[in-house]
Amino acid sequence: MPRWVEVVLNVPIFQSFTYRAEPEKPGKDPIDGLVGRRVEVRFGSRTMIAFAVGESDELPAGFPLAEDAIKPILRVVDAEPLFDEREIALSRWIASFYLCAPGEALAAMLPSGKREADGPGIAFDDADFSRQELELSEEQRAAVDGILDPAAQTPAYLYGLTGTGKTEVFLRAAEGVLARGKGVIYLVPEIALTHQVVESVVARFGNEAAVLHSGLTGSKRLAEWMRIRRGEARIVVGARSAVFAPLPDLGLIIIDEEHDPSYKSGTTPRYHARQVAMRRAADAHCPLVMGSATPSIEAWRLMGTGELRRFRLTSRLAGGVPPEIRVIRLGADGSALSAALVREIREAKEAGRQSLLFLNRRGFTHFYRCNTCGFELKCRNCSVPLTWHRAEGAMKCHYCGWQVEPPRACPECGSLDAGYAGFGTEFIEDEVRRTFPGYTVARVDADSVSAKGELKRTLDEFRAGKIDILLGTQMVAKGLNFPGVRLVGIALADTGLHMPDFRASERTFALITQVAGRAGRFFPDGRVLVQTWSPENPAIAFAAAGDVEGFYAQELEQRRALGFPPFTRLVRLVFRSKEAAVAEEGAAGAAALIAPLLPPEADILGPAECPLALISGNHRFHLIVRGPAMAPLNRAVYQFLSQNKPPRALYIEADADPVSLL
DNA sequence: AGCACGCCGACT
DNA sequence: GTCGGCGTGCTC
Repeated sequence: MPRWVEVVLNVPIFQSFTYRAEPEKPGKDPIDGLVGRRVEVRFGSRTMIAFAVGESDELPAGFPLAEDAIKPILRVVDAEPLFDEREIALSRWIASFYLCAPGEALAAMLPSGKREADGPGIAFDDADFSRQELELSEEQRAAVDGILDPAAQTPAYLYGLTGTGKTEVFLRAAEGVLARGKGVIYLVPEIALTHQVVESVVARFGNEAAVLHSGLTGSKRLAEWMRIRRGEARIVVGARSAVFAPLPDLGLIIIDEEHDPSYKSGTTPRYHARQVAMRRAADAHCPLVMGSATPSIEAWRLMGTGELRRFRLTSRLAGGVPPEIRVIRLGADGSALSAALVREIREAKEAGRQSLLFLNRRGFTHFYRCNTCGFELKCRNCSVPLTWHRAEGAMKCHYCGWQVEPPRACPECGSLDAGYAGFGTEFIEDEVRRTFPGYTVARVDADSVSAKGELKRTLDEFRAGKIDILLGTQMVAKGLNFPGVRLVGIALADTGLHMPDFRASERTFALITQVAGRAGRFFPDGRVLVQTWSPENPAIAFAAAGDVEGFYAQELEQRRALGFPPFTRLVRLVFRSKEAAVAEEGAAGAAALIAPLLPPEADILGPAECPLALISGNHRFHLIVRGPAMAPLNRAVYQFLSQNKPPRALYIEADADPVSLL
């Protein structure tokens, strides 16, 4: 009698498939115990690796195929299972919550799968970072006890500015859990800061620690995975996907820098590590602790309602006070450097110290604009503003790479008062060099990161004091521990504010607060200077005043008024097509089909053109499905997605709890 | 997602 | 005449 094996594949098909497990040798029993292992199968016209998720002697009632139409398993790939039943159940939950196919969810849990696009990694060595076990403060001790409190029903949140000792609390809690023989997952954001924490964990726990790098090769990662699975490594440090680490007896999950957007996956399945962590912790009945100086607004709200237990850390261990943040209103003269900033950089240099200047993200900053009629030069394929790239002498699209020479005069009104306005890394670099002849100036951003050795050399030189002014994007912000720095400047705090994204304010506030907090930690006499066109903007004003609670109070009020998270949950559906009408009609049709599946409290925003209405020649429209609770929303959308195949030439992408609405 | 099958334009 | 464009339909 054959044995039927239920299998899922890493393809966007919302169903499983059934294969035949034949005996290894004729006459012997069919292979058993395949669940959780990978198998090779013939799927359509190609040979693929699939995940076995179930097996039985009987086909399910109503199975659509005759037995002899069922193809055989060609080969069993793994000697032992990669997943247990609990992990397979987690993958099913991810598929239903994040609206993807079951095989896509399972593939995302396995580190050897196609690796996710990673930001540039920077290795910050960290001479100043303490590896000693420190005496805990009263607050820290209370936090450790609270995190591990066996009676607690809800996750803990460690809220405190940089330098108040969160890492030590996390490590102590981890020690407690390891001592009881259980395992720990320690999540860190994708970049920079990772290094410090990784080093302290490895220093403290040695062989018991496993690090899930983005740099590891597929087979190396799989080897680490099996080491964790066998219980040889009981504390796992890593970015987002480490939340799936297969610890046999999970005792604690730690999420450092909880607010960091890199915890949300940008590719299918678009899971949020925080959400998955909450699910795993609840399944395993184990504690979960998150921490940040600038909690996500979702987390802040849950602390308010008591669904997260807040532990505050207030005393700065290294002494010192948070630095004063000076806000400078940029004038209309178009200069990127205010007089105040120039003065501060001079004074730092005269005191034998260094300056660090931040530019926010690339793009949206140095675009082509006509100062007479307001015309903006945008990509002909994508609707994003083109970005000035000095190296190529061209205006370039950040999405599709299309480029064009900047017109001398405004193409719209002919005015000569037009050109790349705003400022980006290269523009600032020019102005800084002109303003400070004789100073050593270096730049670190995504463009210069391609040469990894050069990046490390630049940072080493900066640390050694050989560079007076370092220009960088926020990827340097987290490793902000250069001893010689006195001035930290944010060149243009508004950059992110005018993006069509309801989280823009929250992000800007977090950036300024994080930069200032770190500056204060490492340089007690440091200066923080924020340049902006709109100092009265709440995100900037509250950050400058150091008024964290004030900011959250007003931001929550905004969100409540607009019906946005955390007061509602969202599912975003993006419809893309070469034809704008196909995308728009697809969205409208979907809205009509989804609406009746929703409870009365829920609604659908749109169809509307996405803020990035055109990407690589595809027109994009979206729907925002909104309601007070997530379950009815993704149930309705899942039903829609699995029962309606999109018409030809139309592609649909779903995103539950979207972090960006561009 | 792939990949094959299928039905219409410009090439040796 | 056929090589090949990518629309559409299926995968146990």
